[in-house]
Amino acid sequence: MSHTSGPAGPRQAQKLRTRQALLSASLELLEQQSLSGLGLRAVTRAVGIAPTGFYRHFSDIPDLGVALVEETLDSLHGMIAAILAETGDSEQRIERTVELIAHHVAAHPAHFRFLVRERYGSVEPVRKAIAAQLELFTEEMTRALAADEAARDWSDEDLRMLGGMYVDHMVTTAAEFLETGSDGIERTARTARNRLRLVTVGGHHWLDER
Amino acid sequence: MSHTSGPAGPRQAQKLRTRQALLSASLELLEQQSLSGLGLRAVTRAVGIAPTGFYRHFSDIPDLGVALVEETLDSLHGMIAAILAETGDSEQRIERTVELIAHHVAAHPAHFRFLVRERYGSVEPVRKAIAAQLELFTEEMTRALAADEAARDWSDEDLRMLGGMYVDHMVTTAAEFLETGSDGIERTARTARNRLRLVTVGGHHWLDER
DNA sequence: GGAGTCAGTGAACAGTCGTACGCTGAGTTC
DNA sequence: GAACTCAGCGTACGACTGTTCACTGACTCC
Repeated sequence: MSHTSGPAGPRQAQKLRTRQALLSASLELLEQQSLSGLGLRAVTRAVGIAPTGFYRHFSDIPDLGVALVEETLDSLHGMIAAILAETGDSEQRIERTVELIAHHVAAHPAHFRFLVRERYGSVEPVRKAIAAQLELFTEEMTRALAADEAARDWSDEDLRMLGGMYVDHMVTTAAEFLETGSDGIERTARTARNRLRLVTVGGHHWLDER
Repeated sequence: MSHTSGPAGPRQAQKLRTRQALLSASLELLEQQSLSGLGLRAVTRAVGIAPTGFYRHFSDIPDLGVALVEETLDSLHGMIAAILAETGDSEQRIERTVELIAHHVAAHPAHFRFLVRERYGSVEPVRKAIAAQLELFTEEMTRALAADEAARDWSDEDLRMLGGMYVDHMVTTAAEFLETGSDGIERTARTARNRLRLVTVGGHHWLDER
């Protein structure tokens, strides 16, 4: 008994394989250009099908872009879950968080490059899709914060602000890992940890100075 | 006695005017697309000169992009200077800072859109130019912090980290102002102020928890 | 005032692009 | 096993791209 899928004969299987090939070829091409500059022909050429075959899977390049967002943020979601699952004092969690970001970025550089580049890119549907997904992450992060320790007396708005800062920081740090070559990773990581520490310290004394 | 300029007859004047027209027409076009998708022909068409005339001013679209960065970050530099010139307690400065950002973004939306979009865009020379300019701002900000009040015992590295956070926060806030319609401005501003407050509070207790 | 400079012109080039259309042939359904 | 579906193909089209080249004519310099 399959889950959401219907018939799924070899027919559908082959179609899905081609679709996946289109997505990953696009992702590869997007390491060197932005979505708005990506041509439908370039994608099909990379996969080895005729240009018109593209339309069997997507109506548009923006449409493919939105599909890429979903794929990409699946992997990001895994990262968030891993980070939230961390335990220990805040110093340990900060250390592990930055490690996890570095690891995920190194494992899926194309995903993160795409995310960072298109977050403020010129393709509206993709921007919207990314914003929506990051919004979900912020909520998830915020819920985790609310359940946590010392944040009992925080207002909902302040909690959300803090959650947003963590998510933003994550994306920023990912972008920095992408831009620094293999040397400088440690410097970038140290800065990222310090930023997290600063925010954490600020959080500890947030209610003192209200 | 003119400053850096040489002859500057009506000849040069007209050339400069055309160059300026190319830059501002590009900036306008770039509100709806990214630099990598901007065509040389589209730019010249918008200005009303022949496509080939473009080469009298720039060798490339990336080349024009770098020129745009300089123009754009001149205006940003004005904003930074205004922010650093603010006096008063930290709460007043936070309020004024966010006001200044909102005001500058509203006054030069195309400049900021370009900056935010191309910061992680696909045109390398432009990315590099933006990174270099933001680096300068970080240094400026860091120097101002070092001269200030309670940061006597901070290490250089920590000061730089803090300066970087302020610059990053500025860019992020600008991006958010750009994306929220005219309603929601106040909500965005409030969040931006709270983030600044959190960082400030963190800074106040930074040395306590070392 | 004559020689030289050079911002902008206009036609032509080889490519690339997205998309419309009809087709094929393997997989599906009864 | 006959009727049907549909992923992928091939051709063709018009529109648009960046860049070349020789050109003009107003300005600059001596």
